[in-house]
Amino acid sequence: MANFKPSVPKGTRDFSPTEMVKRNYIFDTIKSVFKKYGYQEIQTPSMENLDTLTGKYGDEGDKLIFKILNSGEYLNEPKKKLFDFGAEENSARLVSLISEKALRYDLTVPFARYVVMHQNDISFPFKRFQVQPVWRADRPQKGRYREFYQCDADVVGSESLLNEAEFVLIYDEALRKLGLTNFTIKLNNRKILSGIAEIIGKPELIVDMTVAIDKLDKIGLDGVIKELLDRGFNDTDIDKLKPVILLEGSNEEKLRSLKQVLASSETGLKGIGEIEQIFGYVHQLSASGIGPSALNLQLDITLARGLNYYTGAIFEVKANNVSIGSIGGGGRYDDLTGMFGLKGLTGVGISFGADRIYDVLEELKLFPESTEETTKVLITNFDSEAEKFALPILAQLRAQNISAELYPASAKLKKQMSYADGKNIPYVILIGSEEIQSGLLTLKNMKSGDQEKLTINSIVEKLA
RNA sequence: GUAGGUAUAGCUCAGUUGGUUAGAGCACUAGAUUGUGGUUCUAGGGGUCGUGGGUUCGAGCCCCAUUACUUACCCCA
Repeated sequence: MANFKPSVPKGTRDFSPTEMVKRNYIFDTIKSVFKKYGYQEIQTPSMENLDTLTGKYGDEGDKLIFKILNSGEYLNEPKKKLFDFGAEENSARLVSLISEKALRYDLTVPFARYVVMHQNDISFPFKRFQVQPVWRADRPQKGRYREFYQCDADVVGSESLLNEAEFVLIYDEALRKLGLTNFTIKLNNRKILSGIAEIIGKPELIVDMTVAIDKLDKIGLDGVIKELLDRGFNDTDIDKLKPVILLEGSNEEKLRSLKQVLASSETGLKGIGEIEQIFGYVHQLSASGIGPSALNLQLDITLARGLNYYTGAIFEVKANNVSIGSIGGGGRYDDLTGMFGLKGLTGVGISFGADRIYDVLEELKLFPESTEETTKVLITNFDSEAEKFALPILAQLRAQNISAELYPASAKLKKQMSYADGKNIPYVILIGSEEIQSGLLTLKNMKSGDQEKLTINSIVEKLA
């Protein structure tokens, strides 16, 4: 055991006090905006039944679900017989025998499960937010963790595109409150993507099409074309796709040319109509003075996102000039609860990736300095007599809601001062025999170094 | 799953063509300072050089294997 080196599983982190202050600043900011728009908080368990999660995220996603091993002895009779299967059977069969629970992979699917279970207690439309960790058995890399926090807001039971528009404003407001200004909110619509696949005559390849064109800014046009060819498109298809992929200009210009391209696709036109309506709402909400004057909202036809349950609007937020992936995403899903037996309920939601936002704010040095949350005053401890004298003072300070602590041992003063300094405590009260006699305590301002002799009451007054 | 990189003190990292006793900064402890932190100076503790093999008179350094971490791809927040 001597050489045992403690560590945490890869992709997970400890959060120390200074980090927690910053993290809570992010969580609190986002939560306050959610509340302002009428969302109420819920929490769901860290683990879900495995079959609640499987099949919701596609084949790739299913592989990334952390499974929890069942308790108990598998190899006792009669269970042992269940394991008597040949090598030709895959490990999926084994998983079903030894695992029936898993850590949540995102907050949307557990929310859908929640809505179905509590449908009789919920009045629709139901607007909820949720800030909790999720887990993915991914290979960690920069900006990618195996345990990370999502901050989700979703509405179920409302078809109105006002919700979509408000999400744009929520993104904008929350990120600006956090000091971030250089970001882009990208908007697309699954119906437009379907329309494009329809026009080409290969609606069945929509997923392949979206996966390929989603990579435009990463691998460039040539890369996308190569990937499209690999995925079953031919040169004629690509000639039709090219002008759509390379669409440029303002949002209005893009919409105008898309309308022409998609003129014969009912679905596609519907998607365009939805985008226009969202833009209209956003415009009205912003123009009335409560919104930001310049929203970084951009129609991006290449935006696809992997989750296959989206049916309408698709969101993604990117921080510019930072080498970190998207810091948020979301969209409209018409039938998520259908998988749990509740049909015809539509939902739309967004998510903030808190850990990535943290990395972005850190990289751009956007954390405010004054986010310290520490003890306000430390009382030094000379000896048992001084300690006795200090205890009621300590109580009095705390009664006034001043966070205070007494050094718990009569250590050297130097040590006690270093402690206060290391913990960034702004004030120190020194109590020695002189102070006990006179009743005037020495209050030291650690920043300026100034000291003054004050009564207990005036100290309390000064620090309150 | 695929491809790179890294592994030396608690932390961040030096370490020359392979050569005697393993280096720095930070942090920690003590002293300079018997009632005063940050800056400074001095001293001290702290190492099986990831692990296992190999080459060599000699390996922190070269070779092979292995494990962990990390970056990129796939995918994603």
